[in-house]
Amino acid sequence: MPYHHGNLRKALLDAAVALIGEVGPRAFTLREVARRAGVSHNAPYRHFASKDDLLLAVAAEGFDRLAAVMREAMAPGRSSREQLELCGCGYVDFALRWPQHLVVMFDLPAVVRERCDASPRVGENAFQVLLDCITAAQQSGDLPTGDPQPLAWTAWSLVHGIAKLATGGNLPLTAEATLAFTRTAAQALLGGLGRTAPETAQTL
Amino acid sequence: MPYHHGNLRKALLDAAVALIGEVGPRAFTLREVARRAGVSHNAPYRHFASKDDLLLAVAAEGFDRLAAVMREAMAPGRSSREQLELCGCGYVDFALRWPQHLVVMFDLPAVVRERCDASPRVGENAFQVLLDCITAAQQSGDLPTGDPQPLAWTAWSLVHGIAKLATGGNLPLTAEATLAFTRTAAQALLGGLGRTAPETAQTL
DNA sequence: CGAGAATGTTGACATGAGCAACTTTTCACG
DNA sequence: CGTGAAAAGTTGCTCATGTCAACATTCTCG
Repeated sequence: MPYHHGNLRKALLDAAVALIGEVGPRAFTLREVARRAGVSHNAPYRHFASKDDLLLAVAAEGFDRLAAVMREAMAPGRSSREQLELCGCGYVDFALRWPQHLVVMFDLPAVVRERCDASPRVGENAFQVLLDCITAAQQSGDLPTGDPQPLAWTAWSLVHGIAKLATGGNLPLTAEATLAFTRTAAQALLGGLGRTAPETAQTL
Repeated sequence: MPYHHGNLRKALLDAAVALIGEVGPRAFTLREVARRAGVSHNAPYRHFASKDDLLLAVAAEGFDRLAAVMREAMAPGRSSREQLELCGCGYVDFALRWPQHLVVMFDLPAVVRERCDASPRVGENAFQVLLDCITAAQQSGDLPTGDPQPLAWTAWSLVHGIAKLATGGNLPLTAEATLAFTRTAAQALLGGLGRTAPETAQTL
C-alpha cells in the first residue's frame, strides 16, 4: 500500500493535532503541517481536499476515540448508575488526553460541518454509547422511564461543560482532580435526575 | 469625542460580531471588518493592536453582557434556589442571543489570552454573580455549606455545556425549548446537589 | 491661528490557501 | 516483463490577509 512517504495521511493528521496543540486551531496552518511531515506545501491536497477537510478528519478521528474511551471506561459488572458515571468520566478523560481533538470536534463553525456529507452522523457513535447507558439505567430503575433523549442531553451537557471548561483552563484543577470532580458532579446530577418524576423528565 | 468616522471602535466591534456570526471565527478577517465599516484596511489598527486584540475586545464585551444578563435574570423575591436556576437560564439565554460572543469568549486559544494583561480577570465579574448565588443558596440551606467554589464549577459546567451544545447546533431544540430544558436540568442538578453531604461537597 | 496628537489612508512585504502543470512512483494487465 | 494509467508528490503561480512604515487629514487646545 505505501509508496513515497510511507503513509502520509496519518502523518499529516498527527502533525495537525500536534500543531493545533501548540498554536491553536486558528493559527494552525496547512503549510506548516506539510513542513513537519517533510513534504511540499501541496502534498496534503492529495489526501485532503482542503484545510477544513483535514480538520474534519481530525474531528472524525476524535469522535471515534471518544466512543472508544467511553466504552472502555465503563467497567463491566457495575450498576447501571455507576456505568453512567464512568461513562461521563470517560468523556472528560478523553477531553483531557486529547484536548485538540475536542476543540476541533466542537468548535468548527457550522458552515464547515454542513459542507461535509459524511459528517452529519460522525458523532452518532459516541452519542449512542451514552444513550445505551441511559436506557440501561432506566431499565434498572435508576432513572425515570420515558424518552431517554432529554436525559442524555442533560448528562452530555454536564460532562461537555466540564470538558470544555477544564481544557480551556477555566477549572484550576489537575487532571486527576478534574476526573474526581466529574465523578462527584455526575453523582449529584444522577441523584437529582433519579428523583425526577417521569412526566417531569418528559418536559426536559 | 467623535471625529472622522463618528466612533469607529464600536462600529468595528459590531461588524466583527456580525462577521463572526456569518463565517465563524476562523474565517473571520480584519480586512473584511474594515470593509464593512467603510474604512481602509489599516484603520482598525488605530483602535486595536492586532486581530487578536479585536477578538479579545469582543470577548470582554461578551463577559460584561453575560454578567448583566445573569443579574437581570434573577427576579428578586424568589427563593435562593429559584434565583440559582434563573441565573443559569440567564447564562444560556445570553449564549442563545449572542452566540458569537460565547465562541470568542471561550474558544480563544490560551496563547492569545495569556498575551493580554487585562484579560485574566475579565470573566471574574460574571463568575462572581454565580458565586454570590451559590453562597446565598448555602445560607438558605438549599445547598450544603463549605467552599462554594466546587459547587459553582458544577453549576457552571452544566449551563456552559448546554450553552455550547445548543449554540453548536447539537441540541435539536428551539430557543424557548432550550431555556425550558435548562430550567429542568438545573432543578435536577440542584436537587442532587442539595442532598449532598457537606463533606462530600468538599471533595467536589 | 498653529503645533501636535489622534485618525485614517496608501503602499509594501511576508505568508498562507488553493489551482495548474509537471514529475516520479506504483500497480494492473496484457 | 513492459507499458500505460492512476496515485503521490513537486514547483510555480495568483490572490487574499496580517502587519509594518510613511504619509495625509482632522481635531484639540493654547
